[in-house]
Amino acid sequence: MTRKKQILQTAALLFKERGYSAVTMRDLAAAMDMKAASLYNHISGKQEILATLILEVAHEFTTGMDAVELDDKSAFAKAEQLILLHIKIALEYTNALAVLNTDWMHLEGAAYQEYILLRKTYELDFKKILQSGISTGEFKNISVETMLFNLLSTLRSIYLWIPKKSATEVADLKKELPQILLTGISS
Amino acid sequence: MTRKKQILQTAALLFKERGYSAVTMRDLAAAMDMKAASLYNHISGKQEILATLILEVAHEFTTGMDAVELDDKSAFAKAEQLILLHIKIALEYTNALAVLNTDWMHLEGAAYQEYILLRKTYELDFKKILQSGISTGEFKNISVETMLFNLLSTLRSIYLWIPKKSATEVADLKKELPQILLTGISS
DNA sequence: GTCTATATGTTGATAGAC
DNA sequence: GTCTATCAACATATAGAC
Repeated sequence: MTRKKQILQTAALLFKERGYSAVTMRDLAAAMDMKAASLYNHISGKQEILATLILEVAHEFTTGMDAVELDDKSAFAKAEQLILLHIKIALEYTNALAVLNTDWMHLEGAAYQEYILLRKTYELDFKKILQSGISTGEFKNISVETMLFNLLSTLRSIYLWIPKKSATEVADLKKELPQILLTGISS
Repeated sequence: MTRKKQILQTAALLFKERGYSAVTMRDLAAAMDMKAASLYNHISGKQEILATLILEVAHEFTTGMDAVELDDKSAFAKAEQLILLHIKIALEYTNALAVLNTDWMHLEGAAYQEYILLRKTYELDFKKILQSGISTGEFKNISVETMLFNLLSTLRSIYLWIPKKSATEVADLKKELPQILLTGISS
């Protein structure tokens, strides 16, 4: 792994735990066993770290959504696939996903604009799938907004849950979460 | 309203938008149309603001949970009451609730310890209710952990949704959210 | 209760030696 | 690629005049 990737990974962990603003370049350097000045040989500044971490994960979501949309499946199956996409990204990019969720508002300039656009597009695509499920009668006739709010609230929190759990429990989550989110908890 | 309460309210708004660490005492003073030094005639420091905001909301949750536990109702009805409790607190303490959710880890000393204890107790009480619902057959036999994770993920996000919505939409949420969370979105 | 002035430490980032 | 030394700006907080 390149030194730059190591820095990004360490930054993701620290940002996740204390938040972007509370982590200093000195903190990051110390965690890497080096001096703050040396970081600048690998990255242009603190903002570049934040933007790199967040936009990489954001693009993973977009790529995943594109794949789901291409599949010719029912709305229910598509929703299921999206739930699994969130779990997969939470497993693969746990820390960077936490940063995306909690520190996106500290992005500046073009990176901020890009993130906002990616998020808006993703949510719009998700809503279309839910709406088509209501039309086909697969889903209840509840406000699409409320439905998406509930789904995304849970999906966006998965990263908090994942690191505390064993592989078996993660397997349970993959099986139970689509069930809970789509068919509820009542008998 | 006392000057102190005005400061707390303004701080809650700023902390919600940019996070505790990114908001300076100068920012807060400017938003209050005063100088930073003057703030210290009303509060002992930045930490006191954070602790006051978070612990007040945390105690609201504890009080609400105590009331729900006293009621002699079904687990389903209790879960429904808790969902409404979260909506009520999100409406009444929108900004302070956001601060609790995103900046609790910046609490220091005794306030930190107190918050952690309150949260742990609340989650334990919530789990007991879910467990009793599984025992009575009201809820599916799914992992209580996963069930609570899903419920709290959504309930903890309500504050993000509330400020964007009209009174009618909030009324919809009160009606639809218990339904979605407890009985799912599938037909 | 608010101000100006200031103490004391920390911030992101750069220059230049090795 | 990493270091030491440093800068200019900004942080929380206090002292004391009005």
